[in-house]
Amino acid sequence: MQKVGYIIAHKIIMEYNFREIEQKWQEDWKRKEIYKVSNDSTKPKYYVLDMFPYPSGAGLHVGHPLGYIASDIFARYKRLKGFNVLHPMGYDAFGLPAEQYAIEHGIHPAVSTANNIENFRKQLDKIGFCYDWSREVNTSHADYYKWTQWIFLKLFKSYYNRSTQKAEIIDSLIDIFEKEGNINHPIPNSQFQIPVSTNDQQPTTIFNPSDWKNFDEKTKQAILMEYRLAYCGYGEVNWCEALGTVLANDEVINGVSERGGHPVVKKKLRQWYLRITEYANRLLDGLERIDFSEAMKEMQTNWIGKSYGAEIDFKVKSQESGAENLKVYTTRPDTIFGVDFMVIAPEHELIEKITTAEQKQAVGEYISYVKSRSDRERQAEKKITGCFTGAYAINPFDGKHIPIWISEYVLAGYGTGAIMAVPCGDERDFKFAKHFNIPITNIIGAHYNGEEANATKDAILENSGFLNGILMRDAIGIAIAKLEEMGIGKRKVNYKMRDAAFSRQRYWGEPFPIIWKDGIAYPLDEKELPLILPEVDKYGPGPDGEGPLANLKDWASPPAPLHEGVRETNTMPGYAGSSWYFLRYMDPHNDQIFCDRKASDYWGQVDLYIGGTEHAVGHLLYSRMWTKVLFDLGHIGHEEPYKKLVNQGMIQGSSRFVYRLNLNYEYTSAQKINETKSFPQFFISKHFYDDYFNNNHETSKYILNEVSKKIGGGIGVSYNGAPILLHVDVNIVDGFELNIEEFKKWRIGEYANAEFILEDGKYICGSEVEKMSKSKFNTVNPDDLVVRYGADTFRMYEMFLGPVEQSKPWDTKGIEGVHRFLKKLWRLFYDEMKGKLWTDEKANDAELKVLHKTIKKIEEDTERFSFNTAVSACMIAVNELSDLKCYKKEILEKLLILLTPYAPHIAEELWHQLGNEGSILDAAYPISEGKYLIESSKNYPIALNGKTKTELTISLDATQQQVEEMILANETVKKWLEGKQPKKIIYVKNKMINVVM
RNA sequence: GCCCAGAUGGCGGAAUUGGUAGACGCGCCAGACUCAAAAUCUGGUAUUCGCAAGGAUGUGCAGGUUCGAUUCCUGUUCUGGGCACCA
Repeated sequence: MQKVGYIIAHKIIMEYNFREIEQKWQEDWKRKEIYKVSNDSTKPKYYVLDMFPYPSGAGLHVGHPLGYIASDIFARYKRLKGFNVLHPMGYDAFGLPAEQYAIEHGIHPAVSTANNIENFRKQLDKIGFCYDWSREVNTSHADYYKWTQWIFLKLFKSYYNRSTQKAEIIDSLIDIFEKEGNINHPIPNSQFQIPVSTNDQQPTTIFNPSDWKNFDEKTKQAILMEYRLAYCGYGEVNWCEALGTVLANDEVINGVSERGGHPVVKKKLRQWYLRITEYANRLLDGLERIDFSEAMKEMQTNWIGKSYGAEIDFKVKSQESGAENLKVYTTRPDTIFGVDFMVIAPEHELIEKITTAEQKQAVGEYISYVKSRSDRERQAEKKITGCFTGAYAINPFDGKHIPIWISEYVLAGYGTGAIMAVPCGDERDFKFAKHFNIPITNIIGAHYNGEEANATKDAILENSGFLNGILMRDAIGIAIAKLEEMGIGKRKVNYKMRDAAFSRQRYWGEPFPIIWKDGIAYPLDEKELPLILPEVDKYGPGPDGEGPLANLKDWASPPAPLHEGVRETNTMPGYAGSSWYFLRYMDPHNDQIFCDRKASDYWGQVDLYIGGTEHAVGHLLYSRMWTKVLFDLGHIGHEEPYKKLVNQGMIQGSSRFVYRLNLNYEYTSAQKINETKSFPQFFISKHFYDDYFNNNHETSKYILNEVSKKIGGGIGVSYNGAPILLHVDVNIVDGFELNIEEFKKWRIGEYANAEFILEDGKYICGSEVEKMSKSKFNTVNPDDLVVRYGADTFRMYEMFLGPVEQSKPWDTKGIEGVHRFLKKLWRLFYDEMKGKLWTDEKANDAELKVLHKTIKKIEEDTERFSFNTAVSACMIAVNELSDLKCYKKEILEKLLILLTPYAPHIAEELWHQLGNEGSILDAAYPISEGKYLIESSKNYPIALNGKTKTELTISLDATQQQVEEMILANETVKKWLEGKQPKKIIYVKNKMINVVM
């Protein structure tokens, strides 16, 4: 300290003063608008995108910036490589938490969201990101959601033309209906039947041009609704009667509401949907042309869940009803002779019709049980539940009577909501049959052992009528052909994916630009957009499960001259705004169109998209769909939004615990009992806690003894129960050692009088890796770290933690190492005492080798997103140059450019110290020259039977024979051979040598 | 339950295509500088046997393929993410 005290003016140069440096350059870059990017450039373009955040009230913790830092590094790297880089940021600002906050505190979500955003922005700025903030988007701003609504109208006014395999405007479908009816364009939902006006008409799904002309407007609109890409239908929601509102899945825990613990049941409500199922095939095909991880593609593929099979109609025989059909979907029509029972979803409409009188009560009870259960629970439960309807289906081939059961494991939304159960070939069916004592038919002979089902396709069928003796694989096609011939079944491709629910009974989202009149949905004129989200007095639910907007009578039913009818009072879900935001960044201020075609043609696809896997099947599928629709309708020129996706891992928290004693006090003298309140809380160090649980009696006694000593005599102390484990703020724990002074101040002095029983004079905390969250006191705020170590250190440390795609626990301890590295780098330029070190001397071969090796390594690592190893390569380079005492500008200057994407501030500062004009952000990336890296020999590992025993330096151009001679002459090898001849000698050039004995 | 991923020293991790397991950093130990501390620097540090030379073991667990496996295959355990209204 004293040393630099005298030369305070030189301080900034003499030592690494990251605070001044970072502030200086952040201001300079801001003043020069250095991150502003133009849509007009001769350079090649590169688009780097982060998944934009939901601005939560909790602010950023160290987990959030991980992906942002990675993308920032890559954006800066591409800039150095000569690209025009688009790297924007914004906010996904609609969402449930802000609304919940409004309900609880009466603060408008726009206000709390704006506050949160301001806080986020401050935090982000400190880390030194190169975002072009002039392109910021906010999904809750009217100038943004105007276009979300506009795209919604495009979806509403379009249908998917299956013959051209693309979205087209619905007017063209009306033309088709007028010319040829819907014979070539069947209604996507095969369950839908056209409503008929008179009783003598049979419900139908096909109509001709004259039918179409004769339909009334309501029928026409109902039919068109069945084709629209955004359509209205009915769907089940989590309904909580006590709260009078619909709950999100994560607000429901074990069938009751998270807040208040009220019962939650399924209820059908009118909902908007996106017909994403029409895009299932293209979403699947598109995966082959984009650079996502195999795991991500697999997840999306499984989610889409394309399967090939058949729909089969079974006649139902029951006492109560006449001829009913049970339509099942199966991927294994070859097993039709092995069907021992049917299972239909508890929501299935046939239940009412086919349930026999004696089963009515049981079925009713079962259905009400299922209503209280979520889809997740229904599939996750290991317990087998079900109920017999009393009805039987008839096997069309052998007339066998098949009992029809109801069970929660069959979901109404998938296939036809009914399955044919083949217990010898399906594990779940097998368990169900065993549980309910349903006899099992074996159709696969020895392949079925009676102990478990066998889902093979390689068995020869037995007990299978006309399919006997046929390989199952081949029987699938034969069975379908037969079903089609008999007119009781057809080949069918099915998708597990369902249409996406697109409405919420909530306030804080985009209003739908829809007016309802006489049960028909009319779109607002595009000129009327944006439809502004109105102010409300209270944020609670509207009547009948509607959203808060339904409470606004004036808004919901605008006066007649303006509109007849009532507004849609649902709002759009969180993913509406995020489904197209990557396009808005390209042209963020355009008030004529969502994004000018010139801008989207210039920027095209996002070249690199970084975000978490938690969005694997939600956002990433929806935004792919929206992009395809916009492409089909000619609004943009590409149909996949993201060329490459990198998934960042989660940073977990490392929680710390303290152990509070749970004690009883007994008074040996006549003291008043209420004095107990004045006893301090006692905390025992981890060692004692572990001992307590290992029933170490001496420790237990020791603890009580220590407590007695501290509270004085006259009071007996005993255990009231086991010590209690409490989360403690990780920020007041150094490694595992609790900072006792800080702890006493923590939580407004709640533990000010705490007493501690220490081990070796320290209080050691327990620990566990958990999700990072405020309630666990394990969040670490990036701001604190930036203040202590600087943004450059923080950025590099986040990367140094491990591969960006991997989840890992946060540990602040290691940040010192990265900080030391930057200080060591600084000392290649300046010495505290001697001042300037760098020179213009010519570099020697050893120094050039270090440089060019490092260029190669960092470039390769950055290209493959291996940022952790790139940081370590920087460290190695600085270590080696320090060892070489290399202070040469020629070397250091290039090293700074390599470092720029990772630690831009220090790089810029030293770049200018070296006398460079202009910003290092636009320097030319150095090129690694192979001539400095050429080696003539290698130190080979010599293994015997694969186990390395020694090393030997051999020329790189040595032949097999030369190597063998050298090996056999080697003392170590001779010793291990014990005079015997080796079986062979494996020599892999530039790798290793293995002697096989 | 279903789908996906992961598991390597005391800790985070490295080993890019099957070829020297543990780079780099933290922590720890020892030493230098210092009245002392911090900072900085130097050396050591997977486990185990051995004074040493040297040997054995070792990448969640159990097998397999291979001259050779952290890497490929089969099974299994545990942890994390997702499962359609959190974003």
